[in-house]
Amino acid sequence: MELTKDKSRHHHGNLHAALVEAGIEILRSSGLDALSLRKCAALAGVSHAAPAHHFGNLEGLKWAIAEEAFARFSEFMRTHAAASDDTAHGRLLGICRGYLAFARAEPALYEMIFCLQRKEPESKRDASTSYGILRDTCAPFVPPGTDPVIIETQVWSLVHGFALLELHGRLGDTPPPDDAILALLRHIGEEPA
Amino acid sequence: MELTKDKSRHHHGNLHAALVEAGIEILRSSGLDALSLRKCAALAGVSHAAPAHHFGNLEGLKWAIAEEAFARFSEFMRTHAAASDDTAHGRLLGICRGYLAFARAEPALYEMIFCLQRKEPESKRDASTSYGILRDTCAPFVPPGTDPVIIETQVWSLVHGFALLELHGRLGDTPPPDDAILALLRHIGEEPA
DNA sequence: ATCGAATCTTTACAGTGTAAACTTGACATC
DNA sequence: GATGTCAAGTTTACACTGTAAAGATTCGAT
Repeated sequence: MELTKDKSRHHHGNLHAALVEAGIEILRSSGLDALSLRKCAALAGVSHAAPAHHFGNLEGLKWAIAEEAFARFSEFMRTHAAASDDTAHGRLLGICRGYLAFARAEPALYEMIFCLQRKEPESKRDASTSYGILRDTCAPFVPPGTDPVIIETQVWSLVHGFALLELHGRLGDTPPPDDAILALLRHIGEEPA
Repeated sequence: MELTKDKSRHHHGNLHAALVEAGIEILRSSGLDALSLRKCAALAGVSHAAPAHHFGNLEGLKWAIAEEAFARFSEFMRTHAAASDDTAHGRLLGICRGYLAFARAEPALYEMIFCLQRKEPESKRDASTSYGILRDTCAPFVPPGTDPVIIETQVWSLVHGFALLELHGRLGDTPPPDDAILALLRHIGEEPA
């Protein structure tokens, strides 16, 4: 069950990565509530207080896991987008389907990265590459002279809300199909406010 | 700091309600992470194990709090809706604005009730009166012969996603104004799929 | 080779959920 | 009115959590 630790040596070598890996493993197998510093430490074969030296506290570890998860999320969304029509609308639907597919494939990871409360305003929206994908894909629909953030937030809100409602069991046993919901984006960007 | 307890008497009288009240108080003052069975018990002036007899476990207490919170939420949404134009579109915008206003006015309560994971399919969508408000308001936009749930889910997803993204600090310091996001609902229900 | 700093361990403590056994009090029944 | 029953709270106990502090180990530069 241990991940990468030579018990003989005092130093681990790459504990940071091992703990993040352990965290992802726990999220997958047991969900967000089961994630704890001590379990990650145990899974990495290290004492329970070791993570504090790398991440400070639990939230620090979560943000570290989120960084890795975001990378996988971006990749996931990009590959799913490639399977759609090569038009502006096709690409838009593509990343939305990818977004929803990731939320279903990795529910705990998804909840982790998007329900983590950002304390400092920090690296604002633009920082992450996943938001870059959203921005690029939305660009063709932004009416000239208007703030691109509006369109981007409309799209993000729709898929994010749908994903979470489904994840939290608020849509019953048979939620509407993705494309029925995404149909709301049909007229996106028309009639600038 | 105690809420309603006559220390002299062994029985409390209305502990169920007192604990729910205490929970709401804690949510407001200290947020969702601070909510615990023991703090609620202390605030209600009762031993730490007392809540278990009423709610079973922490999740049980949360659902009980959620029930009360849902009632306030429905009321909040209804009054805010009354301040809008008395047209189908006006009412739709009204409840959406009310939804968002509640999320900002009671962030911890909002997160509580909507991020609680439903285990049993239970009382499906229709149960809560808040969903009834949504359904009634969406009804005029449902194309004949199509499933009303689609329109309802589109609206709900959009406002829910927007509310949570803002709550979790994902939209930076200056999120777009509500109406800019809600503009996506302009063509709702047109061109049935 | 040695010193300092980074890394990890040990120890300790307060807070949490939860189960079990116990105590109190209300209430119906005789 | 005494009695038995049962719900409502209390006490005690335990495992698990985050986190702080201090000690041990190893790496790396000098």
